[in-house]
Amino acid sequence: MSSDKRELAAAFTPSAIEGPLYKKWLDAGYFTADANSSKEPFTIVIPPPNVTGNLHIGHALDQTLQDCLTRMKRMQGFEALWLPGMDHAGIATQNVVEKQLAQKGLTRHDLGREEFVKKVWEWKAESGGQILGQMKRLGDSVDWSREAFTMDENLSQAVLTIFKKLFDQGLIYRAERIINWCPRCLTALSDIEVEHQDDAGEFVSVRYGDGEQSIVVATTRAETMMGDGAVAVHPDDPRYKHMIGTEVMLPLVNRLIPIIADELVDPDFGTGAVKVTAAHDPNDFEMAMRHGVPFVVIMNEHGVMDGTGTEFDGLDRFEARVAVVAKLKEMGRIVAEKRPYIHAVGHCSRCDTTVEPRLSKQWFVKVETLAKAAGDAVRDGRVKIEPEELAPRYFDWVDNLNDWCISRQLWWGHRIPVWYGPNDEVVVVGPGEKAPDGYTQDPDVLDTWFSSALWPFSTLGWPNNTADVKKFYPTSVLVTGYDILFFWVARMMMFGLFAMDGVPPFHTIVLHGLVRDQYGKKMSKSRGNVVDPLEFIDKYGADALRFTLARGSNPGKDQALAEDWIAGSRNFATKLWNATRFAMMNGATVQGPLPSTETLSDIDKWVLSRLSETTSEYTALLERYEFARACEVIYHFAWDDLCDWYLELSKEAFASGNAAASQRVLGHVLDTLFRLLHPVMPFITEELWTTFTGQETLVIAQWPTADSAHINKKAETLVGELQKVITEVRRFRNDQGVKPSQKIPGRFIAPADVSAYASAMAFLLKLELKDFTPSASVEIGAIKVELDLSGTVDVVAERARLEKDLVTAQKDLKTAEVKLNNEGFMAKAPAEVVKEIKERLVVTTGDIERITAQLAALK
RNA sequence: GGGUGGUUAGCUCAGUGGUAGAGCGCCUCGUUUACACCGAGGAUGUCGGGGGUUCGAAACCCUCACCGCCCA
Repeated sequence: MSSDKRELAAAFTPSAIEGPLYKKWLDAGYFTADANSSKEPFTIVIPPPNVTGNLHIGHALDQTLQDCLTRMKRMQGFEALWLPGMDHAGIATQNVVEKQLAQKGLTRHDLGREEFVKKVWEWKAESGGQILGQMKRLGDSVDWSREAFTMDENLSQAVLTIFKKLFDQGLIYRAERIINWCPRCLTALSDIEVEHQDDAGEFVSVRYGDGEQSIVVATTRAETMMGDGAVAVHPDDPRYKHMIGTEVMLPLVNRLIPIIADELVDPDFGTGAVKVTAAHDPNDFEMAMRHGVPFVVIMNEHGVMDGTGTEFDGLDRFEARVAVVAKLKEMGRIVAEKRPYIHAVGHCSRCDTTVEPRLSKQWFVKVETLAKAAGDAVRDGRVKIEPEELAPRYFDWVDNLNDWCISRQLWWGHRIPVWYGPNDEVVVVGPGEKAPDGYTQDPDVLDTWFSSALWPFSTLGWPNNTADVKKFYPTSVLVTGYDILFFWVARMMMFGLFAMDGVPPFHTIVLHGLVRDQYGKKMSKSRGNVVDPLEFIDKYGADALRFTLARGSNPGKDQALAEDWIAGSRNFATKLWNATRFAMMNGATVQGPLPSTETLSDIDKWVLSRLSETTSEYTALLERYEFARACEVIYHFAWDDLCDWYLELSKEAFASGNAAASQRVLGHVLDTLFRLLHPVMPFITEELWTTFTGQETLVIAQWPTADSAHINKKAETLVGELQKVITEVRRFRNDQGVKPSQKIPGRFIAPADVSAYASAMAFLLKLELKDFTPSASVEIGAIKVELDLSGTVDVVAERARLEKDLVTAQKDLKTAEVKLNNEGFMAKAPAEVVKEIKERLVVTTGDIERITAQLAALK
């Protein structure tokens, strides 16, 4: 313990303290969790940013919230582990490296698989993971000793282990299906990697067949008609019933195709007859399976027409559409056209290319039982979703899930551990196993989200039964944006429950919203409204950015962000800095015990009471993940209660040199405030606290608990009175045009408990307490403040003020009277409400009398 | 098409039955022994429209309009 305090610089410069403090924390190892500790664990695994990524404002929000929780729990005495790491981000990363190759005129095929993957690793070592350094700027208290990467050796073992386990239980299978195919990335995509957009297309009605034996089908994809295997109608459609079972001639390729009946056809859509292109549409695929319709492939992997034996071969699918329609028009087969026709079209979430449904042999996870378990864990309360309003969205998804296509035709990722024998034998090779001689491995890799789904335990060392797994699994809280609820959260639930014998990967899922621009618009490069968190950190400090983001984070809700808001948070930091300087100048201290309550002034009692209330309210809000409200509470305590009132009301006492108790109280308040604020604003609180107390660090200091003995409603009421008196007199001075610095004679005619603080009030109000002849007065309820304006009162201003007050009071009186004269109200309203209204009636009646008398006296 | 969230001060948003709030912005005054990144004072709302429930509705119910998101 040291009572020698260092000095605080006159101005707060975030950049001067942040780097050194973070280094100090790392050197001290405060963030390194101990698996052998006897403390109760608190675990968060970071949503791993893409290795290609930079810290964007969404990460800053996500990580601020996680750091808040981690730091609070650490101070509360938990063995806190916040585990950092990165995701290998299959397609995204491969695209980055391919782009670099393209600049040299090369493709990955020029290098070959092995060389290419080596190149990606090199890139990863050089420029991947910039975000890790950026996380340090933000102040993240992550345990760097446990940093993980989804392609790490151990995490890859986890992938092999779970793949084999799923396969052995029949939950992974290979099948030929219609999958989402990106003709640019040349890979399969899962359903959620497809984004639906409303595109302007065309809707054309084409006559198949001739004369009696003809039928008109409506389609948005005329170019695929060469792959048609049938025409389908609804079985009960009277228009077509007679044609079911017959055949029509398919134009362009002159092939006879059957007319089939299927419930899936909506008779009200288009002409009620649809073409069935089994190899190029998922719905058509389903119907084709039911009716034995042949699969006719007419496009290659690039989305180029191929194998139709027509003039259209070699045309891109979109060129082909135009050409086919033109040709049909020429043939007189276009019955109707609608253009533009706005409809939902799938796009690759990575490159925005229009997705092509493609018949292809891929690996799938059979999700039914896994998804059921994932849903049940939330349904039966083992896992909570915060805010719970978002739970239905989760159920909706896990309860209606299609099998998950997990193979990707990429080179960067976990290679599928399946080997094929010479006679198409299939062997899954688990960890430490070897494929038989002569077998070849499947060339594909797994969907990135396959390994991400293992993150909460693969990062802890699973499948080995490590001390970390034992200590830190299941994790406590998962904090992430609602936008990856499906991509990631649901899959971690499925795999976690499966791999960990039914133990879900986390207790609570905390979902936050997206950061938007100051007008609430989505940030995007094309809009040009993207902001860079690092610029803000440079300009305003990490604490200011963090506080702004936390303060804007209402559960599950998006937040708007403007530079002005961050400047406001910086101002708050500066305010704390200056208040601490002031406190130190005036002898605030943490030395010795807090004086007993009886010896304290009402002002001291009041601030301790407010501190106690704030402590419990703030802690409870943070524990409920109500970051915005928590920040609001602490902000107003610090700025309003502490700076605007307590420090001001104490100035006179400090100036008088007789304030030992207040010095200790103020020291306690600051000490507590810094502890409370530390999770949100770690840098400035650390700097202020260590300087002020002379102690080593806040990071592992104890979290404050509210002292209920400090709650003092009497002191709160009294200080409330003082505040009212001060505000009213200030207003009077202002209305009367008295300069703020001008001292005027004044005196308080008030009950003893208020009069006791006459000198404190006089100090603030620039009143001289001396004998004088009053020329004006201000009345606040039963309290009267007499003043000498040494001249005439500005009667016009004063009348205006009083008349305005009178109108307000009369309005309030009327409201109260109406209520009290209402029989229904008197009969049914709760007694306490009636009592309150009655009191209001008395008060407003008194106010009106007082104001009326003052107005009369002004004449 | 099916869900779902929203509509409150100029802007961004809190507020789940008892006299409408915050931050920023705006107006006036101010070099008062922390802070002009500040202080003091002030202005600003038929709480989207309509109907209902209730003694009492921004809040609960119905309905309409508009905006957004998710899924197909």
